[in-house]
Amino acid sequence: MPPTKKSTLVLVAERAGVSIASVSRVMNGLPASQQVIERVRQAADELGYVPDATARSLKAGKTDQIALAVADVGNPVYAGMMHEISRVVTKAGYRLVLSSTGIDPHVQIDLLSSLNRGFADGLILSPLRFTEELCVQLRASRLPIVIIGSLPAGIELDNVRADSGRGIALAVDHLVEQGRQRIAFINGPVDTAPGAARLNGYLRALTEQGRPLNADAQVNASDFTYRAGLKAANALLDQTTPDAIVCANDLLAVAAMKVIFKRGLRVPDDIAIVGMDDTDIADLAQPAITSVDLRSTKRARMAAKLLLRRLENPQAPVEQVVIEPKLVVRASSVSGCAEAEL
Amino acid sequence: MPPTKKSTLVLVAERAGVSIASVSRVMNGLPASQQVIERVRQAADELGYVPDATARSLKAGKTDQIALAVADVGNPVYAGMMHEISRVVTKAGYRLVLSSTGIDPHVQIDLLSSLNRGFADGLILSPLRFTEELCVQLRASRLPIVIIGSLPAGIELDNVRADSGRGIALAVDHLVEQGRQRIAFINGPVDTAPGAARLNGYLRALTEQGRPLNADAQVNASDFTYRAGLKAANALLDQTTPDAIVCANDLLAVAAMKVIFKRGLRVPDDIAIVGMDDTDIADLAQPAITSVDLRSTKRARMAAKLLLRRLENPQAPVEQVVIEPKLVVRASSVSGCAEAEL
DNA sequence: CTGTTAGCGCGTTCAT
DNA sequence: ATGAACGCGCTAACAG
Repeated sequence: MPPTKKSTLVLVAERAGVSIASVSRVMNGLPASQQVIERVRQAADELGYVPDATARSLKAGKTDQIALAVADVGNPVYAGMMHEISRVVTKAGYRLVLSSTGIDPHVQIDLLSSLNRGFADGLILSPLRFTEELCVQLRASRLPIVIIGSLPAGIELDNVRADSGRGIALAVDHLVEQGRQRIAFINGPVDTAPGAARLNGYLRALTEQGRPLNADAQVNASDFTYRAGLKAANALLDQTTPDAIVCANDLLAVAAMKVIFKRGLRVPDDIAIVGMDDTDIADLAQPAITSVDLRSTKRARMAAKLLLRRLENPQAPVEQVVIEPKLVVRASSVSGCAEAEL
Repeated sequence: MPPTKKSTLVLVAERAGVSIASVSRVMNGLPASQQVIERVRQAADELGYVPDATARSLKAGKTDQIALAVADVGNPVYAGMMHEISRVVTKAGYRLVLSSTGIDPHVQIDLLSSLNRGFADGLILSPLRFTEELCVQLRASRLPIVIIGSLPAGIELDNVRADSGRGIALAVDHLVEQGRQRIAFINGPVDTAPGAARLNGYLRALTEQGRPLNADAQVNASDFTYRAGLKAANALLDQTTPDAIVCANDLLAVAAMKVIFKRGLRVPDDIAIVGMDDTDIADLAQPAITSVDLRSTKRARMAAKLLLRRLENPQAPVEQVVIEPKLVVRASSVSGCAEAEL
């Protein structure tokens, strides 16, 4: 169905009876005589001419594209961050190129060498695992990179992260205040950056509260997903009987709640639940789930702004931002409140 | 932190003591003598050379990028589709460029003219509303476009859509079978393509069942989101007392359920709920929500494949696929089943 | 098998 | 104010 062939600067110039330079000027709003402007505009309209983005990129040395790589587009947290980043960079005149990297670090390494081929002007990356090879590639990149999440020592990149260990502590302290005695923990894979940080936070918080560390009270889901959460929760409840469960994210939390109901137990009466990320899921759930707000949209926005800043000024000093988590209390962790909520 | 400046074919050629053509050939695996291969490889390694994507695109006349435009990245349905499309096109060697267009059709029009500037080789578009101007632009595009969703008459583009009107009918019929008498309907904006189709399906299904059409039993959320759903559900229950509610998507359904609980009513005993899209949300909810599966990932996959097909063969005949919906029954619509589920 | 050359479409000096 | 010519980095066609 293509109405006409693609037209170029040369064709417009011929039709308007001027030089290609004049056409270029008119298209870019540079000074020209009224007469030339009109003839060019008309010729361009008639031919349906639009400047070619690729040629312009080659000339300008920039693509006006920003790459975003996240582990799992299906996770509401990442979806929300993507939305926010898309908003910010679009407003600044950039397009967003998406990579769903999954868990495999090798995909991210490929992405980094692609980036050096210059398909985008910069990258926002949120890696789950840092392999040695990934770190090498990160250091070797010539293009601006902003990391969302913790950064291993020795890597000097702009980055913005939440103190998720502290977030877990907020959850544990809250549950202790609520009089809960046996506070269990459903984590994701512990060999990931967030998994490690959250485990650390759990152990430290329990210790600071003077509580014993019970190995039976901890399980690791194979993944930060709902399905993995169902298995993990079943495993946990098979081996112990907690009166509270802290979960490493909202997906795991809602899975835990589901399993609890299936076993004829009640939330929060028998078991209190706290999730993490404060996504819509936590609010949608019945009862609504108390969750640690890791400020994902704020982190996303700051990451985008950090990248835009460095794009403008590549020499800017490295900036590392830590965002403080905040506990959002809902019915799933407060006895006597669930009914009121209903 | 950039270790060295960016290097080009010329630099590598100088260092290896060969011509740029030879370097190009080696990089592309074309025949060359063993000696040249080695020298080029070494020089390239030492300089950290990687071919420039933009220059290659200009030469090849293609960007290896596919654009995807959806209304709302925050909606789990779209997130899932995005995931699937990303999977398919990545495997075919394309990158995915994301546009979150929101509701405003003008953003999509801008996108189409951008597309004609050639920043991507093709586009997958899922528009909510078709304005006249959008249709004009769609027809005028030189690049392949695949539409997800219904298409207005007179537009000949590859497209794949679900029969959502039929989906609503499945829901209504199911509720009638369950003995429900007053089947209400929470729709999204009725001036959108999906909103119109679903309203149509609701009215027809009720008529075919010989039920009266009651204006009080229908409300339109201002948006297909959870928050809009809360308002709509409250409005509905303020003006009538249904014993079943069909919702235009899962977000609206879970919102309705939340409101029902807040009012001290039970699901499904007092009011049965059916959602649409069969996202994880439906399964996560408590009780789990019966939902019409519109095969979103299948639609996404087919859309991606249609686009890839046309990219390979621009002359291929236009293909329009309609996917049949399927009802997934869960606890929210079957009396006496909710407890069993618990 | 290898080097030279001509564009891909555009922005941008230089002259005029 | 305008036009001619060059180069961004790469690939492909043509010589040799």
